[in-house]
Amino acid sequence: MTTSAQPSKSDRTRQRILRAAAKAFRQQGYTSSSLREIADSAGMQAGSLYYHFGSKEELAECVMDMGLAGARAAAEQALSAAGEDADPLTRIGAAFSGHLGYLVEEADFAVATLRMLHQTPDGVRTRHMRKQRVLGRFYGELFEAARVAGQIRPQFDLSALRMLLLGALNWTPEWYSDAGLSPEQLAAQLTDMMGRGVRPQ
Amino acid sequence: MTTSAQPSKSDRTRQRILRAAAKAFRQQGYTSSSLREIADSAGMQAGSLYYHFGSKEELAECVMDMGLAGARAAAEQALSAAGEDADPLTRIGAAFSGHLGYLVEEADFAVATLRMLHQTPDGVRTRHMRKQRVLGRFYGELFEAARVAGQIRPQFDLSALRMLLLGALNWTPEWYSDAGLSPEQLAAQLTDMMGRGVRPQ
DNA sequence: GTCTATAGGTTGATAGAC
DNA sequence: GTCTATCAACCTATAGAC
Repeated sequence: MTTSAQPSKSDRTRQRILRAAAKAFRQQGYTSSSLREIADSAGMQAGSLYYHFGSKEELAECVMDMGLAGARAAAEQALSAAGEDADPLTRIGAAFSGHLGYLVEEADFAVATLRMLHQTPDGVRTRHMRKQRVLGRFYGELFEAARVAGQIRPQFDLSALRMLLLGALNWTPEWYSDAGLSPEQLAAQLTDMMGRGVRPQ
Repeated sequence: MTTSAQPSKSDRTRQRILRAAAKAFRQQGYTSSSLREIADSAGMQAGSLYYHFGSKEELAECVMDMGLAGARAAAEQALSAAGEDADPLTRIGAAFSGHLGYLVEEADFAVATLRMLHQTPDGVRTRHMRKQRVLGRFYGELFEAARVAGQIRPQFDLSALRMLLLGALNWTPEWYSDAGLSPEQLAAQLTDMMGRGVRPQ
């Protein structure tokens, strides 16, 4: 029964390797991180990694899959917590808040995923960009719903607007530090600016 | 007379190397780009690079200096073109527009600079982050002026607001392609959202 | 200024013992 | 499952000819 609730020892070792890899990839990127270093951080020798992963490339792709899936899951969970009855802009704000929470709290996976994209081999990169489109469509539908509901003025290019805001989100790890606002507060600032603008009235 | 208007042959070769390096660094990052490849793209052998630059690290730092200086110059130039009499939010929009124009038109230098930061050796990185603060202060003063003029509601965290918007800007190279809006149109979308928000009225 | 040749080091990956 | 040992490839940087 591989569907047992108990994770095997191999499963747990695999997770330990993935965490070590995410940490290294986040700090130094894909190419600068050596398997020796990742193995050491996971408490083993470099050669032993190959029992769990076929190649460095495959290990990186697993980290990126987890980072992307985690961000998406966080956004979807926050969205459903907001409820179907909330108005579309509020729902976008909720998704942003969940998304940003993941970016900050699971920064190793989330940031490694964002930073590795342009260093990984072609196959990994193109596959990952294809997977990213699922998240893109998720947000695309939220923005479309807001536009249909009349909450977004028609002069906005919906796709550009979405990417500008996701850019603001994805860039936060570059400057965010615990000393300031919480992820929720930060997401609230972004959502408030998006909806009403910074001007008074 | 090294201050002559004529650039020497050495100067022009140097520029050719820098362009080749910026292109490679943008596409593959710092670590994945080899000096052989950069030299080849500049029409010379790897060893010959060392006549012009002391090390790979130094070459990267030059590219990053140019990318940062270019972005700053573009923002400052657009700001002064807007004039001192323009209202503060309009001035911010003008700076964004110039900044974004540089990101798109000199993408090799601008994007290489953004992407290399977390791959370069410690010395290069810390020095570059110090240089970045000049641009941070530049925008910080523009936002402060807008706040003082009452154009930004007091509930906004000025620093977070600035970084969110600069994040939206810095992320554009990840998705921008010529098929859509011009840099000016895109900056206008961002500025309009910042000022009035997306909601009608 | 640019070339060739190469030193010296690190890397991803494999093979086989345990 | 993990270790040790090692290979082949690649890298940055240097030295010396031209």
